[in-house]
Amino acid sequence: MSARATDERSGARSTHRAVPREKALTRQAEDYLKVIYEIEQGGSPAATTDIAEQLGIAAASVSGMLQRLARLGLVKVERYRGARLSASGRLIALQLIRRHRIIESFLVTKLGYGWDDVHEEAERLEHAASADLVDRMADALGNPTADPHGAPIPTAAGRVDERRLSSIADLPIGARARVVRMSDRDPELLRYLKKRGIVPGAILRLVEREPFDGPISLTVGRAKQSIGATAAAAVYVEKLARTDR
Amino acid sequence: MSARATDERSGARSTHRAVPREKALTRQAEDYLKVIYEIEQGGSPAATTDIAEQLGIAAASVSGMLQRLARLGLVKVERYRGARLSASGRLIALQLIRRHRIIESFLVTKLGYGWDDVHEEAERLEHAASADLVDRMADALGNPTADPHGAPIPTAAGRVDERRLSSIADLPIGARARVVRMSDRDPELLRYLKKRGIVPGAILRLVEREPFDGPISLTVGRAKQSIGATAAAAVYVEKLARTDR
DNA sequence: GAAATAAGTTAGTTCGTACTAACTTATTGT
DNA sequence: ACAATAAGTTAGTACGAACTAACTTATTTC
Repeated sequence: MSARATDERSGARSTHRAVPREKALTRQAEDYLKVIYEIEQGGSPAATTDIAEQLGIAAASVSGMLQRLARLGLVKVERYRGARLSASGRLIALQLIRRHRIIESFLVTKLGYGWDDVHEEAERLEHAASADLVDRMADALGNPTADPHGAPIPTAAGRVDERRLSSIADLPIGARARVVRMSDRDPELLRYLKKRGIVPGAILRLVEREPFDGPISLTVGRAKQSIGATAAAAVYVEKLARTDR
Repeated sequence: MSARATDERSGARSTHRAVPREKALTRQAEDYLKVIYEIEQGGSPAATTDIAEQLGIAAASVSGMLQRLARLGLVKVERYRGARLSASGRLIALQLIRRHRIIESFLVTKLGYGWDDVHEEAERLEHAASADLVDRMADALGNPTADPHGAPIPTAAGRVDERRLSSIADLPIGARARVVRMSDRDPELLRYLKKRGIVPGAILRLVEREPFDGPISLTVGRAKQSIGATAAAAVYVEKLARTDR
């Protein structure tokens, strides 16, 4: 394959590297692995269309890339049936997620970024930051176990809490719950929720739910709120017994 | 051109951006601009071979890319005669250099990186960091005007001290000089020089120079040193009058 | 000033990553 | 059970960015 030039993190032009590293992936390939991981967390293999939608590209492009990733041993593809990560693909995905979440934490804690506004920046930096840098950031933060949105940070070895949480949308009426984490995707939505007191750690009770994805009423502290189904689906909670704290 | 996928910093998949930004360049294109800028600092247009050598690629590849950059209005190419940056190309190059130097400073000051070991990391991050992030880093550092190697940091608007410095290699015998900056390229070389007390701010006197690129003898403080021509060429100094401090 | 050498360019190829259009396989609703 | 629809794949194309080989233009040297 020789030293052709799409190798990014390997630093082809920087001098004196004894060990050549095991061939860096492109940014795109990394992104595929990450979204496949995320989709797989839902329980089933990642469908072509779902991957395409997450990445904002055409389904046909995904078919092509999946073959390449399969050739590299990073995913297993069953034709017409979706992809799942191999062990090595999974490790890479988790390392990326680790990077992403540590970078987000660092930006918020050390550089004054808003909680709701770091996703995009981290999305780019995660592909450029070395493992060493990420470890240093983690150290500077005291090795946190969750990012500012409450998402767990995988270890360098790829261990992570994969417990499935239910979202507000799934909560039965009357239930009390603690907000554990929320999706970091949409800054607008995060700002909206924050303004309503819905942040990791908040305790809320579900009061009522209108049918047909209608508004959901809940109390946060002693304030009453009513939010839409889409917003509710982005908030993950842990159910509390009536007696809890 | 539609939303094809080589746009990096524009964040095609992240939502809610009102102003679409003026079309991000690829990493490679940015690197070309930076290298051209650096070569041009030597006084003449950047020759194809020089660019190729700096980037570690074949000269033929450079010919191709120069045409693309010319088409984008970032360089002016005279056939068989080299390239120079246009005003807009220059601005981009300077913004990259600004990023690079601020990132290096940040890594050293805030994350405990060695002075001699940040180049490679910065080289990758400079393409991923947003202007906002870089400004925040600069603020956190108190808006420094030089990076850890003594290189001046351009302003966001692209102003920078372009004064040409002489290197130790050009110094006349007997001259006293203060080290202003040194090339950040080679960590090994930097470590070597640091161990000998040759760092930005150090005062030295040139004692003797052997011909044919032979060793150069100098005093640093009261220690005597003898270094090779290559090492000497990486150290830039400011001549001092005998009376200066 | 012509021959030798160095520098630069063009042509043709490859690979990654996207695209659209056309086709095939699965799933679903009656 | 089978037609309609949805999901997925292949084929063909484009572009960026690299490569080698062959050729052209500049520069140097005798």
